[in-house]
Amino acid sequence: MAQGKIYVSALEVAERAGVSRSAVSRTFTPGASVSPETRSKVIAAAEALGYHVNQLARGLMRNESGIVCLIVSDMATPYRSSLVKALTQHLQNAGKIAMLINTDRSDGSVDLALRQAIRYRADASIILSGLPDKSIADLCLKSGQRLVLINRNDDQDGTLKINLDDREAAGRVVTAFVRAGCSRLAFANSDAKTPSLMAREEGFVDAARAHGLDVIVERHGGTTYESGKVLAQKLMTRDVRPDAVFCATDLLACGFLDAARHQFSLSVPEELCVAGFDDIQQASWSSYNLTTFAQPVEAIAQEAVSWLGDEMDADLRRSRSSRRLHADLVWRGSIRAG
Amino acid sequence: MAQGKIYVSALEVAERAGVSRSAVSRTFTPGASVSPETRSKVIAAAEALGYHVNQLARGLMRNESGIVCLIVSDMATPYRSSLVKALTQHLQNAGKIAMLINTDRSDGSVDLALRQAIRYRADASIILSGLPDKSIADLCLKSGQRLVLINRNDDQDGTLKINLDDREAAGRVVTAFVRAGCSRLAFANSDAKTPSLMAREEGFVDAARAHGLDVIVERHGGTTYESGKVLAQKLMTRDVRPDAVFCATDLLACGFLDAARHQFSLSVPEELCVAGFDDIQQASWSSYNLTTFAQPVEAIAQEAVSWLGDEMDADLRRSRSSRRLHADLVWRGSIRAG
DNA sequence: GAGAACCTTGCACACGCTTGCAAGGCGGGC
DNA sequence: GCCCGCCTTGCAAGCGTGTGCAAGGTTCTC
Repeated sequence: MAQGKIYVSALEVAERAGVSRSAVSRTFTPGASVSPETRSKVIAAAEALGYHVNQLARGLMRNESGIVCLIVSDMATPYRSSLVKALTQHLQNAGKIAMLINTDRSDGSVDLALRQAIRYRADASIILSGLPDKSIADLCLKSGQRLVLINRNDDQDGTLKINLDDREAAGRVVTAFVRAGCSRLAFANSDAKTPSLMAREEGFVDAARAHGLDVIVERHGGTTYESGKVLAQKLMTRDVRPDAVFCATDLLACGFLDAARHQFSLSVPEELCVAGFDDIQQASWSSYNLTTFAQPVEAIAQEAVSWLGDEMDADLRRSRSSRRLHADLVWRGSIRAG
Repeated sequence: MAQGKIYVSALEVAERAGVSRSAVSRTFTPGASVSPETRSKVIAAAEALGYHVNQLARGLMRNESGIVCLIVSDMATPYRSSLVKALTQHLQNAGKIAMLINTDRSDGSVDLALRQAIRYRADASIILSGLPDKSIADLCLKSGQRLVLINRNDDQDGTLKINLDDREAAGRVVTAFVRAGCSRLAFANSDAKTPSLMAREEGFVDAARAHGLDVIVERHGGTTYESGKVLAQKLMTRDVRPDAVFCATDLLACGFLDAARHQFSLSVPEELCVAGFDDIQQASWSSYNLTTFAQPVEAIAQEAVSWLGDEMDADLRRSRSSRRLHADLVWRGSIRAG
């Protein structure tokens, strides 16, 4: 009784329905050949007994578990959690299921996560943070597992890389700042030096230079609210205060705005223009009202999941292995109108 | 090549190591009897071939998949995502793995989710939102699956119910409001009528009554930032404005605060005291600086996961089937000091 | 009405693993 | 020297499913 009675198997259903076990199997296999009457007998019996196909066994046979691993750190962060949500939802719609692995801990934890994915014979892994060791990634691919990298630009063959047009987006912010009459530009970054963060930084600096403007770059900590505050301290205590700052992330921007307003009593956007990136929920809250770039979360999820569903041979897989999506600028109140 | 070579099996490892398949199996089974030399031969071979135990097959045999289903809606919400994160982490530490199921869609979706859990022979399901149909919950239990309900007070036997002391917490807010000299109390709630939300509301109303005070209760929409704003509209346009309002949730409180400050130009806590519940990240942001109750997220996760790990017979399971945790009051600046 | 084409169904094998069982090897106690 | 017990190891049965194959049944065509 401690080990409650086990699950009911297809055999029991077959016996009750007076058919063979294969008939049961076929009833629950889309596209298999079963007569309507057999099917209904089976379904009735299954219903009565509370039968549910054992996906473990099915996965074993089909060599396709239906599991997709989501490998992620900082998952309680607004942007990450919305991405995880979208991915989970899209996977469900596609008949797959999400397995969640947290990699906040040590550094080899992405590798550990991929090992776990292999053990569960996941059909694919989607990596939202960190980068896997080449050898383990190769093992995944060789085993027939698909790999999606979001916002990491590793050049691993056979994976789908989804990125945004970070550089171009950064350029558009410069334009907006210039139109607003700003000239003392700054970039507030975390020092995580993630590919996408660096792309924004470099894009910003380059575009500013094209306008003949220099940029003060400051980096600190992780991409958190607190880091945003610290960055504000650093930038706003300089001899010459910037009048426009692009924060690499909305979370940074929120911290930055709070510090700028409450500690330095600056009014935004009159004395200071600020832009962020991600368009997290909080960016639209009236205390922040932040002009920012929207992560196309739905499009990312859509793209990733549909790629997983695609039938494809090795060539096609390689040819479509990189997607670059567009980040829309969402105008709110933290930049003066041009 | 389209269907990349399959995974390497224990048999191949056995052949390479010159031992039997059982030896390989035992090497990767903690506590099994293998001599050190055999073990090291096996490990070497496994390493060389890139072998990883197939958890699907292992789960099939052991009747224990290692999978735990997290059934959740609104997972991009700050509180929910932090709970999901904590649970995922604790499960990993316990050697289990989290399967994530989103139930934002239709209403029977919790049942669908549990069906999915059954199909994957999950060892347990943790339900963070919604309530399962009795029959399907019974099926889970009968199949030997464990069920944890967080903040839902269904009275299903054999499940672990984790709740907070919502009523008592609400009472403590009343005390704080009274100490601050407030007398026109209001409660801002969503109209979701979730057990925990209603417990807070009733606890607040009752405690106020014990102090001889009436409470204006307003309910609207989901537990979102936007609902908080609407609730502020409703409460602040009354003939007699409340001077203290307890929001059922931090998200409501943030919306409420923003509307109160920016639309009604009220200063908090001078003219209006506000309290929330959950202690989400944003509550500590300086724009809000919200006095609130901390969801003991870690303790909840700890409690749930350790219960899952417990060996227990039916009696013990029933006797420990309900846990009530304490929510600490986190003092910040949205209530005047007494 | 006969033969072909098609649909349905059961059999049996395969998937990769765990584990009870028995046999073998080894050392220790008398 | 013998017997007992322990540790290790291989064998083989089984977990619950999918699916190729062949046999049987039905329908269609001419």
